Amino acid sequence: MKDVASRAGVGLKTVSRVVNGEPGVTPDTERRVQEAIESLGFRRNDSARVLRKGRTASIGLVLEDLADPFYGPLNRAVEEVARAHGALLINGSSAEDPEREQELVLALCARRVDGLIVIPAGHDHRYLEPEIKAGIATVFVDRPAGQIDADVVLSDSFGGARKGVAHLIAHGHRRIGFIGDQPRIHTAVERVRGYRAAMEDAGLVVDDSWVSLGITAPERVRAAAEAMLEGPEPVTAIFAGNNRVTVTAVRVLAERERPVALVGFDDIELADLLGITVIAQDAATLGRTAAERLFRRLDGVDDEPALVALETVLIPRGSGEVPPSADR
Amino acid sequence: MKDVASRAGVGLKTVSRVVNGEPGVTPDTERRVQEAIESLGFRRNDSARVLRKGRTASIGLVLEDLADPFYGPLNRAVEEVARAHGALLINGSSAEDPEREQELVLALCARRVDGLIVIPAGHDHRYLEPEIKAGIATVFVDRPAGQIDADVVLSDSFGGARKGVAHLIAHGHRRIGFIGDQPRIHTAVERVRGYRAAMEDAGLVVDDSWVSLGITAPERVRAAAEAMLEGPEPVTAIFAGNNRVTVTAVRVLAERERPVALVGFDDIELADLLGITVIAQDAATLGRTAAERLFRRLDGVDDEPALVALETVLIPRGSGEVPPSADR
DNA sequence: TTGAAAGCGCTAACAA
DNA sequence: TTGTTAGCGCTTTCAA
Repeated sequence: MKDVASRAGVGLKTVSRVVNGEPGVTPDTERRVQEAIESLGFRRNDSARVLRKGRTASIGLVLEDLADPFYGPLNRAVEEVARAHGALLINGSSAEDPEREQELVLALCARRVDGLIVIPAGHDHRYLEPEIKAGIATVFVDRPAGQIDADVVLSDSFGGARKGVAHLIAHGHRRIGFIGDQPRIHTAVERVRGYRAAMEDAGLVVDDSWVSLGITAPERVRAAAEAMLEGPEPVTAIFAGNNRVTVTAVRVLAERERPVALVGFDDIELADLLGITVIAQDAATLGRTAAERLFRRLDGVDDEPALVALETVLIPRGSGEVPPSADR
Repeated sequence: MKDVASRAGVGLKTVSRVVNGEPGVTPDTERRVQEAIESLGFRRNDSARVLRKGRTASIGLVLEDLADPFYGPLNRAVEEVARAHGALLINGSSAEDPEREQELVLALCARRVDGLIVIPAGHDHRYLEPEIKAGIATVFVDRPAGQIDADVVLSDSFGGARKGVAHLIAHGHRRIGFIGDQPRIHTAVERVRGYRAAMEDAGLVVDDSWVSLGITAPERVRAAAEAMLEGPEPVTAIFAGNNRVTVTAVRVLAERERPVALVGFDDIELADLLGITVIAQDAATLGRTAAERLFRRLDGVDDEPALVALETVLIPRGSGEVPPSADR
């Protein structure tokens, strides 16, 4: 910028004005500056600008796994809102590891992102308190924050699961299995809770062998599904706790002769063709809502942190409407 | 940092040393500084650090659409490599718009990212020349750079499509349709080329009505598919140019009585259950390779820009092995 | 081992 | 309309 100034024979501030489109520069001077900029190939260094202005015009998004198709639309929605506010998006995966989450979040704070959207892996976010106090707006998505008071945007997992299981019950099922994610994950717990509530609503007693929580790796889910489909009292329907589980469950059920009903949490691409009944949550709206909340805070709105729970939708496509198999 | 220094009763530089784990500080002094850091809740401001050091420890990734499941694994792979090198990832979607691509890329350059990975939307990247000269390493992925000499990592679209179409021909098809993305997209062109090559290899003449290029919105793809399935000489097989096309093609074919063979470029989740034969490219390897190349350059390796083309794999699952329907 | 001073590239505040 | 000066928070250089 200094070079541009001397080349154009003007002061530093004049160049700054031109670069930032500020008023108070004669067209003639502006032209000279522009020429100098062109010929020197000058581009403003935003790092310096950031240092001076205090705002980085960037926000951080920490999610579980950038490769998980569920988070794609969420990610994109956040990006669009950020873009509309002139901000860039820095993002990373926690890989469901609380330590990695914290490491990433603190790295983003050190970069002085203006705001943070976090899909929490851990349950204790007190480490964020000083950062929030220092002005980094933070919104949690998909799962609540741990031990701190902050904005949260999520889907109604409890209600969704309850609705899905009730649907299976309405179609005659009495022995229904639940396969979900690890119990340290909030949504997993909420969904089992919804499952149990629906069973209880119908006066059904849940057998422990019908419930399986754990990592969503295909092998684990497969083993869990097969276990509850064997034995003297096999389940006639399965409720899959998330998209990863559903995918594997569909594979397992496809190999079997006896028809087993299935309802999955989260919609999946091509689920319509496979006739998979799902409880769909709107990941894009989740992301958009969170990002909008974040920018509202950045614009100075300072109301109490709130929890927003979005409704889920039951989409019947066949697999959830299969009656209990007669044999056995 | 200044505050920490005065609180600990030491000089600025000593604090800097402690924060960065540099040697030359007595354990006692270090402890005092640490205490001051704790009690003040100090966190280094990386913006200032960046300004001074010249490196931002961040790279930019510009892709087409963060929500497209094809790019998820690519994105994640790039992130992992970046993480291994201590860098953060800033990313954004070009939405297949060359202007938006440029805007985004230049914004990233203004932030002085150390390097850039770009899935190009446009065909002219000369605007990047000054940036590259200024030291921002750049690698293009999935499609080649336009008008400039740069590293490129992509899949062998031509070979993949040729292989897929040859597979259909080997199963007896003679009238094969091709539905692909817009002709301004490099991979789309390469894949038609592969299609034509395979047809020519087999001595088959392509009817113009069998080839359809355009946006991959479901309505457009549906119309194209239906058009080539009607008429006096309908196709007996379709080669789908990418994952978006495949998804819609599968839906269209599912509604029809007459069996039509299908091979799609790109693998899709659940394609195995639907029995969709695909030409799979490895998006994660694409991303990893590109990122590794990028960091190699950042480490000072300065060999000639090269083009890396990864092989694709044909995965037969049924839809591509359907013989031509006898009727008509 | 420690620290003072200079400066990274920019913008805010104030002068001219 | 234009320019000068100070300083954002850190690291580098060099001296103590």
